Amino acid sequence: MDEMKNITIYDIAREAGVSPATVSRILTGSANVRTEKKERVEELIRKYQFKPNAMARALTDTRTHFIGMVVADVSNPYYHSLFTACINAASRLGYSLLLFNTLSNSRMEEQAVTYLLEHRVDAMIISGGRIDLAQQDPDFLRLLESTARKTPVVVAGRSPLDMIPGVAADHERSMDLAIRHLVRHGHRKIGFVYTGKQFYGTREKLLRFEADMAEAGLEIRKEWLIEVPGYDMRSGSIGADLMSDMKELPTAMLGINDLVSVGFQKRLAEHGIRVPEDISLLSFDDTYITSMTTPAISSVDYDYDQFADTLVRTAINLSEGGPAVHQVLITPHLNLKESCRRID
Amino acid sequence: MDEMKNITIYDIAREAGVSPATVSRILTGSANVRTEKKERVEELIRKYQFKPNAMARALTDTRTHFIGMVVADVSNPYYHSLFTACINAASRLGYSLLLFNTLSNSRMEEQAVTYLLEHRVDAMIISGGRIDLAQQDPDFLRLLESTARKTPVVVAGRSPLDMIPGVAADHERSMDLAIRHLVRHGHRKIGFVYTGKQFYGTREKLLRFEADMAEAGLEIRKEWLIEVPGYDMRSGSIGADLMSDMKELPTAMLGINDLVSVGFQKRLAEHGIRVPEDISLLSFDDTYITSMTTPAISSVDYDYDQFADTLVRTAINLSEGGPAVHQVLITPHLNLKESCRRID
DNA sequence: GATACAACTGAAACGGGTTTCAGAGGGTGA
DNA sequence: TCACCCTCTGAAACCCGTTTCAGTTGTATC
Repeated sequence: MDEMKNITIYDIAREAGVSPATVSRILTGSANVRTEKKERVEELIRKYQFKPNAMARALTDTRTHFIGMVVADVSNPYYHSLFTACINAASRLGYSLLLFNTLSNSRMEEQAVTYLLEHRVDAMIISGGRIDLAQQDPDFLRLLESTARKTPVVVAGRSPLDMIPGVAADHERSMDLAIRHLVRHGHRKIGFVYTGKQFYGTREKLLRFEADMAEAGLEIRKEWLIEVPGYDMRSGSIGADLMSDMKELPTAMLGINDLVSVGFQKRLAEHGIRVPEDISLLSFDDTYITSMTTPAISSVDYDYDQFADTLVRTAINLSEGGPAVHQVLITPHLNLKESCRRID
Repeated sequence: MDEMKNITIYDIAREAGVSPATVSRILTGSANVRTEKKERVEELIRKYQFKPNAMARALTDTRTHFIGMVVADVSNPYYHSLFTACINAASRLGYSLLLFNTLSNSRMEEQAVTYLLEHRVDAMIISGGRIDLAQQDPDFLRLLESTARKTPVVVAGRSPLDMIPGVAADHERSMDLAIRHLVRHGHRKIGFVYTGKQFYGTREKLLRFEADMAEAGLEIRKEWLIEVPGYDMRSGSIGADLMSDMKELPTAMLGINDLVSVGFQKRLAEHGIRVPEDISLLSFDDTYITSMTTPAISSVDYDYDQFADTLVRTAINLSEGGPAVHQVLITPHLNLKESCRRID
């Protein structure tokens, strides 16, 4: 079907009666070429729809203009929002993203990193999976460290190593925003559905939750601190089931992330508990799914475009030998929708 | 920070006292090498964590093991489900996906295709954007045709050209499933929120809707055929607003896709129209967002894993010179949830 | 010990670009 | 007219692997 072999600058050069070097100069614009020859060559390029082989280019350039991205779960709305924004940011800057899905599996994490190193990506962005663990896995640290020695690595999250920059959501300010909002709107009975403390983000939010509650002079009711197994909708349902048995409900609940909050709210409805009439709900991450529910869920937002832009720029800077900032925090904003109400 | 230059097979060869060819043979396993030398080389590979340069490899291999994918909108749940499944399918088969987001912009479509050709992807998958138009844009056809002459192209959707295979959802059977289900459950007053007929999928569904309704002996009420501007949630809201003014409601509505259905249902609720008590709702595409609403929306599902697998396999087959199937249709399934009820 | 093979191995070419280096041609000022 | 400089240009080297081709070495057979 397509048996014609790929044409090369040599073919163009021969037909135009110039040297391959001249064709290359025209392609890259790296030096002046007499207009007459230039036009002859450009004509041929158009005629054959010649496209220079990017692999061959990458061989000499030392830059591939690839950025690798390793993500725990591409189908999760949080990562989806993040890498979607990264694709756009990279594309604006003339880079393309090589995306890997590890499903939080260590073997796949290693495979992805190996693949990216082999492809000489200019830098890589790693998010989720073992990065998020509060207790760092030494094997993983070794992998990160040896990778970073070859290729710049940026972590989307808290960086576990001095040599690696991290760009993370500011969990503490997020919690401050959430609690302050609820307190200002009259809430004094506040609960929290969260996942296991093995996750760094959860641990940080939980500690701050306790601090903020204390500062506001509010009591924390053990019963309203609900630990669920994961970051998914099902975990939210589990939380709601526990809640339905309680004698007294809090007036407001926090959900550790949007998927949990959505599952939580949906199951609450099935138990006849209405949001926000019976209970206000405030979530974290503000992915697009929060505007799909009824009521839409108020959530703490991280401005994914800015988040991604910071990630990608940090990665590119580093790959150009620029200075490394150790940890950047993304400022959160409260995106109020319909799931919180004022208590009188 | 990382000033050590990349090591190559030449470095390894020198230190091991063998030729680069031998190192290459060990790397690829393409020929036997005396055990003693092999061990010496492998030891050095481990010591330096040597990773062969994939770009250099691709230069001789003629295969890059890249598949390009051009998508209209990566943040849309439909494309998200599709390319997520493609990433996984490609990864299982030893390929990686180069993903491009065109935002349905023709210039970006062309840029993406150019980029992919330059990178000598083994094949590319194109979905959304101008592909979906019923009235094909001749410029786009030319682009497709000249691309396909160089690199195998598979269309996720209806193929507009004989030379290009397409893998598409079977819109007609989807509509059959939907109508049959509603009719069996006693519905006789059925409406449809859909987007402009310039889109192929919409046109196909609409024609089949009319045929199916006629076959079931049901009358189509003009008022209940609601044309909205796009495939997004806002369009769904617009549809619901129109509906709220009607004297008589249908007992069931179809939504052209999940985003429209979600927006539709959400706004209906704001108008005090309940799903499924007042009106049943059935959607198309069955992306994950349909299980996030209350009630969860029943939707016609395309089994994205199978869809993606077919796409990726077709692409790879083609790139290996395999035979081309012109058009494959993906069989739909009805995924019943909570948004439809029986009418007595 | 000679012969026939099989198993290994290295030199060199190749893939498709970019870049360096040196030379050629043209223009300028003295 | 000569010296000098600037602009173009091609040959060749390079990037880093793979593959072909032509040995070389080792082993089994007679």
